[in-house]
Amino acid sequence: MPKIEYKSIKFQQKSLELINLVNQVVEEYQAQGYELTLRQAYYQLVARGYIPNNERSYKNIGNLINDGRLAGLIDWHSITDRTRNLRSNSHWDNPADVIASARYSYLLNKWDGQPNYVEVWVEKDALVDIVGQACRPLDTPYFSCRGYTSQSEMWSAAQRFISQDYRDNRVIIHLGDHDPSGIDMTRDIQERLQMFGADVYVKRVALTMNQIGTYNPPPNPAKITDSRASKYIDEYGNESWELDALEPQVITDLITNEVTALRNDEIYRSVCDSEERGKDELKMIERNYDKAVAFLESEE
DNA sequence: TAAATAGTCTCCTTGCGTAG
DNA sequence: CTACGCAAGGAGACTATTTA
Repeated sequence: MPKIEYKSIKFQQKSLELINLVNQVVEEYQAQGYELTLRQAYYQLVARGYIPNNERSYKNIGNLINDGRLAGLIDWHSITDRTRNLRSNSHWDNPADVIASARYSYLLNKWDGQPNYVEVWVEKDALVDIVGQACRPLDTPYFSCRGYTSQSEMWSAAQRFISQDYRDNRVIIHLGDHDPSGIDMTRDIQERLQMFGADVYVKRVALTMNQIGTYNPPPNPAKITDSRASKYIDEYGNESWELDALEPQVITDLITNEVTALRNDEIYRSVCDSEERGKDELKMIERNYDKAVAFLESEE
């Protein structure tokens, strides 16, 4: 885990304390197998009440984390930039290797034959890793909206749901902040999908007033400059809450419960069984690759 | 004078209010 | 009626100015 000093920086006590808090959050999340983004680290500090929730505060913590890394106080692996990535081709050492990775990625669609089709959508990309770790074992597609979903993705999603029309129900499990815009996004998703002709039920499972009552996350003042604020305040009062304040395990359990409730377990298990058989066959080829090639050569 | 903070840039959106 | 500015939501990096 590299902490490398490229620059000597004499931080003030207050900044050192903040850096320690960042490292603390990073360690907690790494222990659970999650990678943090800058945005997520920021929201954790907000959710724990250490820093205010505004744009200036976010930028300040970004600068501090940057300096902290350059000064060798924060691990370079601890925070990832998910928006900028190198693209390249995949490579293998030999043909047997590609069969090994084929076996690994060989998955049957666990929603084949199911009465329902389900996707999980989350408002902020910062939480997509947590949502992903919940969704992958359930073989359930997941999507991060990044605020209001783009028109192009909304249209694509509508086409996807329309292609699932033969099923009984199509459902989006939606998770977002409890603030004027966050609440409005659930409505927006439902309305635009409807406009594009998709028959989908958008179920907002977080953050709800119920969960706020149960887990008691720290409140933020609702932004009154938000054009949706007055409607929100009429309904919920002048406080808002970040989805990030929920523990990853709480989010994971929530998603797991919501998705499995929409799944027929008998059908699910039978698909899992045939997947296992397929993997066994690939394993056989992988282990006896040379023999298989020799055999096929002798057949020619 | 170095650290902290302010401000600007890239890029995708919705929605409200006002100007034309 | 449409166009536009600016408020909000999302993820980042970079430079300039102020402050201790």
